[in-house]
Amino acid sequence: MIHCEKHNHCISTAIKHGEEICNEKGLKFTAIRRKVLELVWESHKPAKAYDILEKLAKEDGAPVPPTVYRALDFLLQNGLVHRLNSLNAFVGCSHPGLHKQCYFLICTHCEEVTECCTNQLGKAIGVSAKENSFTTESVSLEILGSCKTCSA
Amino acid sequence: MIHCEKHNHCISTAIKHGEEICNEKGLKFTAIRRKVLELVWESHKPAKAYDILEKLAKEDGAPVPPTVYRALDFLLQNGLVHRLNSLNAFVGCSHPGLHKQCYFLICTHCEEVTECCTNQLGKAIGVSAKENSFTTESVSLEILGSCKTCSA
DNA sequence: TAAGATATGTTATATTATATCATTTAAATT
DNA sequence: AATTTAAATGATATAATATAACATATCTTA
Ligand SMILES: [Zn+2]
Ligand SMILES: [Zn+2]
Ligand SMILES: [Zn+2]
Ligand SMILES: [Zn+2]
Repeated sequence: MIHCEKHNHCISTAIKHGEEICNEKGLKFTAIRRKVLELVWESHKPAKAYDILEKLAKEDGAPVPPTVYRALDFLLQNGLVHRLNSLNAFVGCSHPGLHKQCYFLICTHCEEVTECCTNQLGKAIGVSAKENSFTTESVSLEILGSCKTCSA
Repeated sequence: MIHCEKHNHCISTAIKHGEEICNEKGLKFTAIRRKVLELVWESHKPAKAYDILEKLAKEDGAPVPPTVYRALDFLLQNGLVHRLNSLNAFVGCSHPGLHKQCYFLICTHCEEVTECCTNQLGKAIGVSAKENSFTTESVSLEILGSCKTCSA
């Protein structure tokens, strides 16, 4: 379990990052994009696209899948959220712009996701790629298991 | 590009592994399971469930999705194939039974997949998990990029 | 204002995967 | 061998995830 005494703070920080990054890059942090980012950040658990869609529906008329997927793509593209391939789900990036390669500890009990970026691991991956004369473009590393709270 | 001079040999070895593993465990290497394993091994590229389904259809009447997914689940369960989460696809395991943790180099150009299992990387993951008091159950590591042939 | 680019709306459909229940086949038990 | 049980497969339906394609609106900037 992630200890965030004030999760509202997690959310507002994430939104601020969104604004900053869009400003820097001259992109538009539109209402939909903002709202989807908020919904992804509703918790530290993975958010499913169609769950986001439902929540969006409660506020904004009748959104459709492309609306959500477009927003998610935008957020992914700009490093504001990550996609968890093993779950077909999304989590907010905990430190947008500050890392190149990160990975995820996903608790299969409480479902919470911790984003990590040890340099060590990145280095090990680099070495391994080199050994295979492989040029790395992107890395997807997801570790499933029990978090501290849940395995205690 | 993977150099397998005789890919038939890859296939027959994979099938032999299937037979052996099922014998050892007292499981049935049924006709469907064998056929799906062969189809997964048709190349070193990721195989999609519905492509396998189509190929199966050309030989065996009118199979339906559950048929393929059941066979794939069985093969996954018994370490004969791996699922590539980032591609929703499957590859044959290149050394069934001989490793615990492996990862994949996936060439985005020729699509070929190389299965690796450096101990070093496994160790690095272990260290990182420990630092987070995380108990690892399974790891999904997929590296996208260019293979030797394709980046040359 | 007009032209171009970006974002969103809208409809339809593609792709991936599972639930459920019936039937068959194989194995174990009597 | 017949009976019971378990495992595998058949069959139908549907769930869950994601994208294509084209129309419209909004925002830029020339
Ligand atoms: Zn929080
Ligand atoms: Zn947990
Ligand atoms: Zn081969
Ligand atoms: Zn290649």
